[in-house]
Amino acid sequence: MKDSVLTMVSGAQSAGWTDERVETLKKLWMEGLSASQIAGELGEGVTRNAVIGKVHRLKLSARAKPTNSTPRARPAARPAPRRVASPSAGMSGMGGAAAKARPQMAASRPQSIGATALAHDPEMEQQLYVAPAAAELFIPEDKRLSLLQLNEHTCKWPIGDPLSKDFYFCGQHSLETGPYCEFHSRRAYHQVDKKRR
DNA sequence: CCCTGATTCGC
DNA sequence: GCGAATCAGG
Repeated sequence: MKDSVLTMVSGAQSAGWTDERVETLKKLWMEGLSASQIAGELGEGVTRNAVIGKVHRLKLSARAKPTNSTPRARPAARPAPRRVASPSAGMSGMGGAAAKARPQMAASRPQSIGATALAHDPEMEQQLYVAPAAAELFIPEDKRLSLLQLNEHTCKWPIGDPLSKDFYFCGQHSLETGPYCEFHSRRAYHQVDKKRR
């Protein structure tokens, strides 16, 4: 008799990779779904890291790479990423910053699908999102700021010709994470940086 | 900023 | 074997 009972008890879903899950993983991975998408499909207890890890262990990886392989620049050397150990370490006097809780994904599943748009899932097709075309931001005159009026909390996105007297800055409340307001922050970083060569 | 996969290494 | 943390690229 064999009584090999894995340590998956006590209501602890140790993300046991059952044959079934592995199959699903393989299938979705081969279909071109991203790791995070697969993770979301497998369940909430599965993260994209878990998926990627498993994929590598299974010796999977190359999927839609017929002849062209991306020369993953592998420096071979790693700066040995140390991991935080002492649980009672750190924790200095934090003013009010506090940690940003972001329980986003892993919960439901919708979430805008990233760039990976391959699989011909009928369900996904109807979820295609159409960007809200020209949703420009108009700043009323009384909200516009000159260079000297800027401070740490004003959006520093320039508008107009710097040489013109009509030049002004957005001036809306900027994010803690950057010099721009939410709107312009996305603009600044999300421009046409894709497909650059 | 968002995202992607790749890798390492403590558990 | 597993996956969080981290790295690296887009």
